[in-house]
Amino acid sequence: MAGESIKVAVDTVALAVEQGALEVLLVKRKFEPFKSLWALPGGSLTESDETLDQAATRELLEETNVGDVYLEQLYTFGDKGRDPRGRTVTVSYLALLRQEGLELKAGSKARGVAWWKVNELPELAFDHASIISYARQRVKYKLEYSPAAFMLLPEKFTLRDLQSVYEAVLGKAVDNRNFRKKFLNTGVLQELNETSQEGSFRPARLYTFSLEEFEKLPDRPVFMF
Amino acid sequence: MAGESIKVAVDTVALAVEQGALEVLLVKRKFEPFKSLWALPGGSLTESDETLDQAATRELLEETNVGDVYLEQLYTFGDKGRDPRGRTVTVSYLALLRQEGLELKAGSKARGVAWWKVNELPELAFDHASIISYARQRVKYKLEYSPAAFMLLPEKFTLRDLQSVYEAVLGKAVDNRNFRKKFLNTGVLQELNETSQEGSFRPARLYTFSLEEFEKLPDRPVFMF
DNA sequence: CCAAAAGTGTTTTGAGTACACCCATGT
DNA sequence: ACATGGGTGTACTCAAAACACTTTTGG
Repeated sequence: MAGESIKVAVDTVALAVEQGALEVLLVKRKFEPFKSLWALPGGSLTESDETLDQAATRELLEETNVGDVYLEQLYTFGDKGRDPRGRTVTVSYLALLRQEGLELKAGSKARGVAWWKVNELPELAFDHASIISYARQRVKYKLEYSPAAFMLLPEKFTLRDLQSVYEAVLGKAVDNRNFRKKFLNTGVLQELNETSQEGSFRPARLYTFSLEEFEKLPDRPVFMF
Repeated sequence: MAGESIKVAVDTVALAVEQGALEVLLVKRKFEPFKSLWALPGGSLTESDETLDQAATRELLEETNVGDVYLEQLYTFGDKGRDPRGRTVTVSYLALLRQEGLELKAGSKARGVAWWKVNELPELAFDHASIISYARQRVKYKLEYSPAAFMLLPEKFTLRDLQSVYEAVLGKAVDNRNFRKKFLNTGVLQELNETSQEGSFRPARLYTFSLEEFEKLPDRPVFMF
């Protein structure tokens, strides 16, 4: 029954925090429509056996050379007119990752790949600006109700790094004493016997996130500030 | 690029509370596949100009004669194999409503429509059982963080009615003194000068939900019990 | 000894939780 | 008068929030 000419696509909003700012991974389009505008990495669902999640993972890898990331489905956008070529329903995904160690490489459909600060975005293709705002909203919730912040951090991090992630995503400063107290009390941070030397001042202790401790908690903590 | 034979559908999990139990609206399939099994109301996205939300609304009305409801998108399921006829991506929706005043009527694709208690479901078509569990999870969150409970209640309701909604959805009893205290303190309940006489015992005062008061609140209250 | 960021405690306030009896009504 | 659900108050505990100075390091 109908539906034969509706296309299904996936698009991923990949976020990372760099120098205290939240950034999103974009690709510059090589072809029409919206040629030369920046867009989210993504593409059509091929008719193979892959799941939607796998399609999103594959497209992200093909277009940006970024792999091995945490992905979760966000929302499905399907209004008529969002793609001038014809009706397209896109399933959007959220990826949280760290820029450290990535080698960005534009895929065949792109003229470039880059991280953009979410507060200084260029003009975007399709309705991708709305998809990004939706993703920002979702990350805020995730930070407050889940240990999502750790996906945005390297294995070892300082409490300041962690706090910076919260500040970048929530868009506001938080009290460092209360922040530390709350996080240390949850018991999900494992103190290491290492420090990070960043400059000519006191080195900061390094921590790791302990998933086991997190899962042992009787109630999920609320990391709200 | 590819995708021509992927179908897009919408399916709605319509929930209501009746006599202290959470119920879901199902239709009995008239045709293969899964003929004679119960399924969620829904169907293919036609290629008209309608949005996904409109398609979900339309399908719900066509198949069950239920209209004018609160709908929100839930999740998109697209694994291969979920529909034996071929690759189908379904965008699922959540509807919250009251059974009061509805006239269920099966559409042309259905052999029947009925409310089923979510704890006593029959065998379901497709992956609809998973979609319903996903919806139940979402309603729990919504009840705790939004005034969703009022969508499941009539205009005027008693505090007991409200508490029953919470108990049905959360699946556990809550202390009535604390429940009342917390809700009355939020200020979102407007006391009416009417009571509801239910039997040979003290009548209960009726209340309405005040959206204006809710929106005036500086912080969203958390209705967690 | 200076600059820079790391690290640390106490007090106050408000909300969550536990808990048991009296009230109003119809029969 | 009784059966039935409606309606109420207090005390305790704990977490959130406000708030400013000392410590460690390299230069």
